[in-house]
Amino acid sequence: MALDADTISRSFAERGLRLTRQRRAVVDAVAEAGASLSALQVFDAARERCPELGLTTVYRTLEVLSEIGAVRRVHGPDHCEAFVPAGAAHGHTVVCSRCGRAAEFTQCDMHAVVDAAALQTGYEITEHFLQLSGVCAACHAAASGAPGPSGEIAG
Amino acid sequence: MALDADTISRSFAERGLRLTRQRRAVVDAVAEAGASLSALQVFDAARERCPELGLTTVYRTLEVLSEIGAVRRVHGPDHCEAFVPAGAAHGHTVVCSRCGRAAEFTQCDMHAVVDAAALQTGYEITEHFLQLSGVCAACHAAASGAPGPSGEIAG
DNA sequence: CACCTCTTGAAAATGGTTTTCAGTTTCAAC
DNA sequence: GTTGAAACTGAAAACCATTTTCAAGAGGTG
Repeated sequence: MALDADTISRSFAERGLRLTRQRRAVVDAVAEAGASLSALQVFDAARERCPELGLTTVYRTLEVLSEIGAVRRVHGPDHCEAFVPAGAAHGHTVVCSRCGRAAEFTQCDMHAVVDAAALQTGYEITEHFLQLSGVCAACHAAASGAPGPSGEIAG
Repeated sequence: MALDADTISRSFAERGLRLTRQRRAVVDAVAEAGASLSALQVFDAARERCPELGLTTVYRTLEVLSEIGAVRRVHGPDHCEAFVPAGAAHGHTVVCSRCGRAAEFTQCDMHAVVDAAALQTGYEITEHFLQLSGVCAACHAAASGAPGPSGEIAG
């Protein structure tokens, strides 16, 4: 589900929803940011396009966008609930720990890992939630040689 | 980091902290539950051992336990912030979607996945956060044939 | 125009988490 | 056993992101 106006508009219409100016501002803000944004950050960004926008609407719109798969909620060990634009129907998100920019990663072959987990724990694995973080190419280039982010390979 | 009294006691001492009756109640509650518990559930369980325990202390203790790696925070696409006992230094958690019981899964070989992600996105992957959920053996046996949980393979 | 539904933002409510604070416990030094 | 410093405590208040409520507004359709 891409974040272009046509696709979104159609998805909204299918649900009997309108793509209003306010909602459009939210969609555009998320799409343009690329990075993961908290609801409040979305609010700020969207307000530049639509100053009279209310926070309530942001939450409501993000909820809808999340349902139709246009944005994805991301979590990490420390923080919760940020939003990123979602490109593919199934995929995971890699968030840059420096700039927050998110990339999609669709070649997700977790079978080996899931199988190993099932074998070791005896659970029937039905869901996996994978969240990667790292340093994007731009930040890597900009800061090559500089001390890295706080993170290390966890797991 | 296991949740036995000795290990915990030592870890606390290293930080100039005492393993008080209240903290002990929290540790025991988490250890005995096995399942993932919210802060409030920990509070309830720990209160059975130490009725005068306050919620404040639960939060403070969980924070410390999390820092020393004795408990792990678990998240999922929908819910946030539950706690499970952490067994191995590095590992992931599989949470049963029926009973909430958590199992540790230490054979985590994410290299293939991480490499693929790095290749596709251009990011240098430094952290991964993997959360599995499924149905534990006991629930599977108890409910075999019954309709499954809401989840499907996500991703 | 009239109607009906979707939409909106402000304000209030909610609810989990954190902070504050004053009193208590612990422990080492004396 | 006294003393003093530091850790610890729970209750209450503060916090703050999110959700709900509500009355008003906008947009199509007949």
